[in-house]
Amino acid sequence: MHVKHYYIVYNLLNTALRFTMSIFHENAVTASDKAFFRLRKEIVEGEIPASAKLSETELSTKYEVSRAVVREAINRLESCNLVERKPNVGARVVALSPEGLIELYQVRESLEGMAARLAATNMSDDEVAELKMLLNSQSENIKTTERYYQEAGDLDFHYRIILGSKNNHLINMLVNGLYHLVRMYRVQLGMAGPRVSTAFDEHKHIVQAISNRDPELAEMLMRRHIMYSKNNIEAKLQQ
Amino acid sequence: MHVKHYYIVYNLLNTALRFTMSIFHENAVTASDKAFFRLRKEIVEGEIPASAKLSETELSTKYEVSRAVVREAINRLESCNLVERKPNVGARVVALSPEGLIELYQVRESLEGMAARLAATNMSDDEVAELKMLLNSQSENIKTTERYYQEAGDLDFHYRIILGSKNNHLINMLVNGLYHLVRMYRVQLGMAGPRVSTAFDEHKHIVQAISNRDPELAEMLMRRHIMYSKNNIEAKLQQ
DNA sequence: AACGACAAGATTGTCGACAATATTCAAATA
DNA sequence: TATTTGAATATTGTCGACAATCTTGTCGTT
Repeated sequence: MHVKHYYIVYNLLNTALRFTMSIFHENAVTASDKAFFRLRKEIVEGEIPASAKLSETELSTKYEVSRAVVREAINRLESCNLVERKPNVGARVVALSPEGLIELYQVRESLEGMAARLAATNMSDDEVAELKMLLNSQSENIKTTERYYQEAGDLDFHYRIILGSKNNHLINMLVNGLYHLVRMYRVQLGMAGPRVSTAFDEHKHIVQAISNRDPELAEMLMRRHIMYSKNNIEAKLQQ
Repeated sequence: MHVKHYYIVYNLLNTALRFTMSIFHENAVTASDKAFFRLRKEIVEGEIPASAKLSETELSTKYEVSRAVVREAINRLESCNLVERKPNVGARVVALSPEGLIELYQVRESLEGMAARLAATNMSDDEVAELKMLLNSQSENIKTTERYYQEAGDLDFHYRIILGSKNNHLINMLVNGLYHLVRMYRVQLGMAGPRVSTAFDEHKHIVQAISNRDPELAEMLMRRHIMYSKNNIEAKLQQ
């Protein structure tokens, strides 16, 4: 009992920021890993702009590694939907478009809805408790803290539910496949939005549904939540 | 008008078999492409058994190409969820497990449900007409033709709806990411099922919903359809 | 006999060079 | 002047060799 409680408290000490950092700072064992992480970071954060050409030789001199590791990094970026590659021509960073964003959010709605549904069944009581406490800690900081932390908190929330689904395909698709692209859109199109307080209420209701072990409701609320985000972003794009 | 009609008839001449072949026989421009397609085929059809180790040197001698192209092929297989790779250790063909199959079908339910929803909005009238005619041609052959064609027909049906969603993320995830794994399970676990006639009725209802431009219903019916398939398979696994 | 350290072998990771393909740009032709 | 041909250049694709890491099996110690 003591141990369990300590565990929960300890986890809460991993604030949203630290947690979010850990998501993206996987441990790189090989040189291709490092190149992959670095390149991904530079693409997501816009240091290498959207639609830019990725020259293998150029990158290999810049990163001081051989072309082979750059090639492998680019290949991995391609499976993350962050770059597009044409045979005998080369690779480009993906172009960001309103249509692409819509498509991305449609897939998110589908997959994260299913994640919430599965999480309602598969999350342990401890994980649900941690999720609740995360929300509590966020509600206290919601006025004082700056926007970046709110962003991180949002990612944290979604990330935990995705992991809570316990479905490896789902987890892989979302974490490795879509979320970096989502982040790229957010960073580069300046999507931080207000919508924090309303989104926070939506988060609370989703957690409540998961806590009640109500898969149908959890899915529906998550889908709505993402749909609202999408609509919010669409509205901003048309300004 | 003439042209349009001719086009539809012509498409119908591409029977389920030919259509399905075309799905998997993409044109390979580079050597890595060929190695990738060949390796994928051998894995899906069980020539290289599940959970088998993939030795780069061994495959490079077998295919008579350099290790680099085998490496790239294996990397691509990894993003298709057909092999798993560990740094400095090597790659193995994925293991087939009942749990893995369940997870796969959960993701399919989510994504193909969304595909049906989007198809109800985004498919052209012509595409809907072709889909209807495809079903008609299948209903005539359903008793006479052998099982393989029914399998192909099923793939064909789902494939058209996926394409009809017009959502590139969705299409890519399903066609390049999940369907070969689905096929691998079907081939290797001998999932062909009867369930043809009932499944066929479900197909008809889904097409009807799409034809009525009813996204909600189309999604719900597609999800149920896949859920039934999953249940059917689960039942067989426990025999 | 069980366990751990160490060496030998095998496999993957990385590199630089060469081959094949695409792009660019200048010259020739209509 | 516009268009096409063709050579020159640059980029990607493929290869074989070497380096780094893991695996295997033997030996020695407890």
